[in-house]
Amino acid sequence: MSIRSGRGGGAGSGTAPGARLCAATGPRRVATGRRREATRRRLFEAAVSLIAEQGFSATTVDEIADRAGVAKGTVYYNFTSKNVLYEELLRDGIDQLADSLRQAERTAAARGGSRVDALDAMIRAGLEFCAGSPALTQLYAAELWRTNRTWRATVKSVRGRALAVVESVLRDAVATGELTDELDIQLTASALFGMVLVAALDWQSFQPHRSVEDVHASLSRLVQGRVSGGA
Amino acid sequence: MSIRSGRGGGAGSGTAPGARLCAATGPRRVATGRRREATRRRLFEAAVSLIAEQGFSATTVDEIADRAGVAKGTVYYNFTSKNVLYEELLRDGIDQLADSLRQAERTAAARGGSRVDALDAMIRAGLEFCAGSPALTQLYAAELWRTNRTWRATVKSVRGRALAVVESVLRDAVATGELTDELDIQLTASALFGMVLVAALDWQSFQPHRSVEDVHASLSRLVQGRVSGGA
DNA sequence: ACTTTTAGACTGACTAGTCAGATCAAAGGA
DNA sequence: TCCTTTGATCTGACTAGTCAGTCTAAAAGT
Repeated sequence: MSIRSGRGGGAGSGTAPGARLCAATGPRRVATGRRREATRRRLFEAAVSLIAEQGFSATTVDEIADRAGVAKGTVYYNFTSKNVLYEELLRDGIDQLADSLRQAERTAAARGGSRVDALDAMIRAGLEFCAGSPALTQLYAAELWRTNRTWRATVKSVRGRALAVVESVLRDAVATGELTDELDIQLTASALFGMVLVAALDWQSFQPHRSVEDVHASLSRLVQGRVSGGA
Repeated sequence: MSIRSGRGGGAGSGTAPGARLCAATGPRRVATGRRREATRRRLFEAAVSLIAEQGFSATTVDEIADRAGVAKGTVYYNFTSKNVLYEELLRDGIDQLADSLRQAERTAAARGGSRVDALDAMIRAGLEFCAGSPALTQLYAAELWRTNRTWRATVKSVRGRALAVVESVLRDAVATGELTDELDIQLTASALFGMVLVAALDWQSFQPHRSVEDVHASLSRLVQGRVSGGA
């Protein structure tokens, strides 16, 4: 009965545990968060898979906690809210993608290939990323163009980070004359991005028996004009 | 999680008027629903825009009724449940798209163009459709690859209907030798579909100042190998 | 006469977020 | 080696609120 009245007392010092997060990630206590880091990662994984399946609103915090094997309170200890958990998850995921795109580009460049080769390598890397993190991929497709959502800003910046990598390669290719300068960089980058995204999702969802090579070859053909290049 | 137990109880007999819907669309009473048809359309429109903005679960039936300018009871008089409303809405939308793709194909054929021209016309039609029904487009992107959802079957059949149109043109083009027979029809169709879908969404969301021609030209270039065809 | 819509009160189930207290792991002390 | 302490981390019952779907009697519409 009187339970809730308590408040002020114990709290005194460390009111909201979640708030302490900032301090914890700050200068003090760097080594401490080992256990915590593992918990956060488990929560990310659980949330990504559930949200990809059901959507954000349809996924309850209880379900996330359940799948991650922690108590509900732990979710709120590690993230200030369901929304924040989701935002951090989006950022985390796109960073991984951007990294693997950049790496593909660097590898291709190191092998002395053309920019178009680099582009092709990035398509491959994109496909592999989607195959490796199908839930995350679904989630992007579902959220990337939604209007009005709270985290629209997050999504926009996140999109920008991935597209920037593609755009820079396209720009180089145009500069060196490998690609026509009629090319609209932004539009082409997003079309390529979309092509890979959707091809990967369709591959996973509706034709999972195919190999990456298979899918990659089809997309390569499309991009390199060997479909109707003669026209 | 999925369907609310529903607890058949209360309903007892065939109380739910919405259930009569089936009869209405059946053989009997075809002319009757003029007024009703208008109400249903308004509900579709309201629901599509809200769901595109917020997602299905985050959208309440009260909001839908509000935006459509009808009473909540009317929603349940016309549709048995929120889920059913959504399913019918998906079907209705994709039918419109498939129609406009078929029409583009027919028009191109009538003008005596090649199959590749027909493909190009379909890309244009796809873009225009997306531009004309942005909410519906967003909604497809969000739902098309979601796993585990109740209406997965609906989505799958809906996707098939749109892709079939593209695939048939590709098949013809291969048969007549216009396109190489190395082409993987299914994969290419879905990649094209995705390319258009995503390009359209990106166009609307992030670069709305561009014209259809602009976007169409970029996609055409990509497909017809004028980007890196020389390689 | 018959169908369709209205308005909104109501219920029963479900959910985001909170908080006082339990548990853990690492460090020191004996 | 075996306590004891300390602060970070985790727990789960609980609060306050939301929402799908039902129900009513009466008013339009055709």
